[in-house]
Amino acid sequence: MLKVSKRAEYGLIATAALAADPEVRMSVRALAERYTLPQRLLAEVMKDLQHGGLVEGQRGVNGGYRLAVPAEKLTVRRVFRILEGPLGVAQCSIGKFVEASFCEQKQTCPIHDPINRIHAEIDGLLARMTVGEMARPPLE
Amino acid sequence: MLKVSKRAEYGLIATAALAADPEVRMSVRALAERYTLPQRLLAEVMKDLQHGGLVEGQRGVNGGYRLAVPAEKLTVRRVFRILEGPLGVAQCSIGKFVEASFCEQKQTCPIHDPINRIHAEIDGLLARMTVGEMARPPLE
DNA sequence: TGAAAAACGCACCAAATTGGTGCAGTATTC
DNA sequence: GAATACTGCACCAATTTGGTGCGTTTTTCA
Repeated sequence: MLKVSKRAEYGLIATAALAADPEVRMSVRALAERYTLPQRLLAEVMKDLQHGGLVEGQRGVNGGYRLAVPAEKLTVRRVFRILEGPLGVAQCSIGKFVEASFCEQKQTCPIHDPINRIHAEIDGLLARMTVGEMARPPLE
Repeated sequence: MLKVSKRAEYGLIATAALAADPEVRMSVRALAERYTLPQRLLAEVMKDLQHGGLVEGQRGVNGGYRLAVPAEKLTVRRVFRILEGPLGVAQCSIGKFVEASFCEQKQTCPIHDPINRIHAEIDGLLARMTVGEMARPPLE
């Protein structure tokens, strides 16, 4: 229920790891080994994050990735948006995520607005969470 | 991203419709026609909701379903829990939804707690929304 | 200068999930 | 007893998803 894809999960893990030290680059191999993630898939994820401008990669020996934006300003929402399709909570709420809403049943659909509310709330929640916070162990 | 299944969506539509008048029973056929939903699938959904104790069905001519609980006390979360599998936001956060958490990487997983936080927040959000509110047009 | 390390690109597959049906049975009303 | 409507369960086809194959390019270092 309301599950997040592996891609997004791996993306969070990787960015959170990179957030620990913004200077040092980490290779996909190192990340995959450390957290026992499938290396090739993680590579795909990092590539996507690079395209999205969240990380920058350097090739060659001693290459790897590091964050391209400050961890405190990198929201979970941004990571998710890059790594998952533009899928909404329900058909009639896609408008909140892509440009145009195209629910064909605005007249009759009794949950058009409420589901948008749910969606907006979740969206806002993710927009408030940053990778920076996630990297830090929770204060107890 | 974070999408809800059709089953859950249909379940929300149906319960919201039933919430309009708790006395009157509505047949699956009537509901499906009114909102142009696939009748057989909606029937499956209603059956599940019945098993979950959210609605009560009556067979025969003039039969149909009505809410078994007050709409104001029926949370969106309950509907979702019945109509979707026990899937968590990520593997390591399933514990928030089912009985036991079984993330195998508690030591190394850098997002164990944060993703649980996300999950808990979404969970709380859904637990605060009731079908009763959803049935009412939003006050503007 | 060349071997190794690492990021890139893109197509592809197999398994799981999901939306949706088929078909039969039972209860209720008129 | 015919029509209506819920109930039960298996099943299918299409999509999505997690994951690979295979090769190219870039950079470092010995």
